[in-house]
Amino acid sequence: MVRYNPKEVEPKWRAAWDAAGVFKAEAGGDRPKYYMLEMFPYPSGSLHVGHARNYAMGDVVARFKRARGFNVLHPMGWDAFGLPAENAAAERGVDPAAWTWDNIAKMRDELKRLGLSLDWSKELATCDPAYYGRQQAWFLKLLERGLVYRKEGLVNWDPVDMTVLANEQVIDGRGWRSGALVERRKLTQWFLRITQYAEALLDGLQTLDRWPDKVRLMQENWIGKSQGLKLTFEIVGGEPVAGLQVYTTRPDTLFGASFLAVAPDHPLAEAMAAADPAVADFIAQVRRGGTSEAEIETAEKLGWNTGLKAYHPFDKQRELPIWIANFVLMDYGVGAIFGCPAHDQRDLDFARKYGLAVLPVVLPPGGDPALFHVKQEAYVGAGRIFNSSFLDGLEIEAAKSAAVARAEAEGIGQGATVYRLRDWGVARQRGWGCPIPIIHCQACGVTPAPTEQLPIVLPSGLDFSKPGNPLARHPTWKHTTCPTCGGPAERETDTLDTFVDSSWYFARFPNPNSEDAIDKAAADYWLPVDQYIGGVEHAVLHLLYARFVTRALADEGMLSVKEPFAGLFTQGMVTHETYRRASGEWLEPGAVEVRNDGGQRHGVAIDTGEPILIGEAEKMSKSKRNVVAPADIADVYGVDAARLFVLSDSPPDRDVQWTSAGVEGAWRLINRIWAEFDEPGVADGQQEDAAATLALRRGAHRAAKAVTETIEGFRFNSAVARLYEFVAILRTSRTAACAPEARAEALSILARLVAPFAPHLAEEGWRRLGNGGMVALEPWPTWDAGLVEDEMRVLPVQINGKRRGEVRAPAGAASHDVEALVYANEEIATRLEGLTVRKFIVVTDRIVNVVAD
RNA sequence: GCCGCCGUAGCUCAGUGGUAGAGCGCAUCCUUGGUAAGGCUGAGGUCCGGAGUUCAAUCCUCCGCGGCGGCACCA
Repeated sequence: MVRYNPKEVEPKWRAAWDAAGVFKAEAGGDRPKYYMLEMFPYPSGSLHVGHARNYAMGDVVARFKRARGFNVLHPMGWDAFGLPAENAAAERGVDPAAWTWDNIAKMRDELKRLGLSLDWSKELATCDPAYYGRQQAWFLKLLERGLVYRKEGLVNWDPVDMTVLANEQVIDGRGWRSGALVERRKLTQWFLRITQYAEALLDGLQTLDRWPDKVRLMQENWIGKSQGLKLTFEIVGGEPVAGLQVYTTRPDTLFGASFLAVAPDHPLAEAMAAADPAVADFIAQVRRGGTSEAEIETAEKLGWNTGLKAYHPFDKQRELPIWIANFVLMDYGVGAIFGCPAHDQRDLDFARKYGLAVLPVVLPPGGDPALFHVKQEAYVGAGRIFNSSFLDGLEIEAAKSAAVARAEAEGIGQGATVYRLRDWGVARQRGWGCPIPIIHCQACGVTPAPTEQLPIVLPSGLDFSKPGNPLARHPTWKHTTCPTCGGPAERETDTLDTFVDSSWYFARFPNPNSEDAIDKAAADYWLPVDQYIGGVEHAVLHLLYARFVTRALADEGMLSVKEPFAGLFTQGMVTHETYRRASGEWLEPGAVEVRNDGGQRHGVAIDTGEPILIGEAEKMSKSKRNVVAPADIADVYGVDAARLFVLSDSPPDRDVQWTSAGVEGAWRLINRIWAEFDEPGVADGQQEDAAATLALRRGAHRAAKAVTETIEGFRFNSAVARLYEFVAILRTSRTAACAPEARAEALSILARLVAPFAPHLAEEGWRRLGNGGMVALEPWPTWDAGLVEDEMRVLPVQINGKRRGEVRAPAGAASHDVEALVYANEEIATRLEGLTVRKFIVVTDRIVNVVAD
């Protein structure tokens, strides 16, 4: 008996894989390609078991596919720009580049320790000028094509940090870092014209049949396509403009209109504000309103009656007042609406507040036109149009078409498709990001940086100690000459959103050293990514941006695929209990001893012995100190145990709760597996037992089939459960007199089935069995269908739906044969005495039900 | 408010239109030369509640209850 010692075994095999270059990917050859990718990490400097779970899943698939004969690309890189480095710089005065590269080195070591089958020769980091310089190159190409533009828009501005914040960085109306009240400020910003691809991105979802429905649905909702009518209302008196255009998805309710409303930042509102301080005050008041979701939700409807009126387009006798309203959004549709209070809740709330008319025009089925009134709830259901001139009597859909057709015929409007999706604001006032390759010249204006100047590299020695953009206040960096006129000019000091960095890295991986941003030949071979794995938190932003950039680059001729990720899997989080002292101080798991007294768990602080409150399992976070690092586990049990556990306890798309007991369970499994490899012998001096041999072979072949199918179905937890069963069978077989060949065959299958999950253990076991080479290079086991299927079946027998016994029947036995067996069964026959059999149901190979009374 | 997911043993969670499961925990016993342990055996369930479909429902359908997540004034 040799004890399994992961501390020696694991490093040894990692070195062996490395030396043999087992995981190095080369484009080409006869094997089909398989591109396995996990979302690359931010190099925070420390790996936690959540990372380990993500990468372990990808590694199972990568190793499995390799064994199944695929040419596998499985690369790793670093999403290395972003705020944490700036925070470190601000707090500790370190250089963000040095800090980041140092973290990368640490995390690379930790990742390598997980025994992942990665091709490290493909490594890249987004903060490397070799990477972001190429990003600048394609950014300029998109600029030429009109996909990049500048526009003035309202943004979330943090007055303390002096930067633009993304919506998700605004919490309860305050900057997430500074805590300052966020202002809505007008700024000129860089945008990527993702809306040009709205339809393509929506259509493309149809082709992504290996994506979770949930993610496709979220993207569909995010793109938010709607069909409607853009319609121009003629303004009474023709001042200050002749007409006002609105957008509606309910042209059928036009005759129910009782007012028009424009957004506070609509040009009409702004024009009036310029002329009237009271209007300006109103707009300022509305803008001050909070930006948090809760505030928006509860915000009261506010309006300003401009005094202007417009003619109803289909009834010139009617004049509708024009309001400025806080609930109308400038960046959706055309920033102006008509209000139909009877059939829209927002319009109704507004109308009730300001005493505007409520005119019902949709009659619910069975409703009486004379009696139907709308009170506090708008009617948005189906029905027939009434009170509506030429639309009367039509169903809603027919009325929409009729109204659009009439508006088009009269030349006052046209059918329109509108998307909720907004263009992507990509400029950030940050110093640790990809510089936007633009030069501002007093004389020539906004000029692209010449390609030969790329990469435009970040300077060293930036000052992060003060809020605001360190690039903008760097003494020399921004000063340059205009490429057009040669005069003095300034570089753009905004940097790109880090989502830009991560929107094309998968296309760079096939050849990360290419002179071009993308090595077309290599990308054409490897793309699309066959299986992408990452957190569901990226369901919309990252995945939508990546899809957009892929299409934009494809239209540029740089790529051939339209969709970057053919298969997507979103994995759940790893959670952990939280521990805190009575004082409220959080404690890390290592500082607490959890005791178990008669099933009652309670925690004790190791340092003081005081009782500790055990809290619910939550997402691992630094603030609650419930983070577990794979390194801690590796020191005690080895990384294979950690890998097995994070894969075993819960389906991959669900959260898994990390517990020390669970890891110990995985560690025991490892030892049980090792015990099988270590004692392959058969009980001596016994006669070979044919039945036991068959049972062992069946178990092995069934395990091979089941593990294969569960990996393919992304049910890694079930796959591990099948390994548990298989090991139990092997254990039984040790004391039975199985044929030595059967035992050897079973152990060979075991090593190969274990390899994707616990690769180090599998290699050591493979060697212990007397094999040469590496299990990482072995083909996946196959199985004999004849051994997987049992020729005899146990059929439960029910009487009136309750299980009353069972019979053994040959597989596929016919109904009448089974019936005979059932009546021949003494126990069942007794129960049927005195009953009249009404029905006899046989489900072949599954069950029998006798209906009797 | 809209959309989605979840509810099964003490805990964490699998699973299936047809015999209710695993790990951990708990109990009993064995081993003490696999010992920073190992093994045998066992107890433990209203499969959230109600109705429906079915020969048969934990599973399918509908209505509730509870928890979680996403979106949210998108005209």
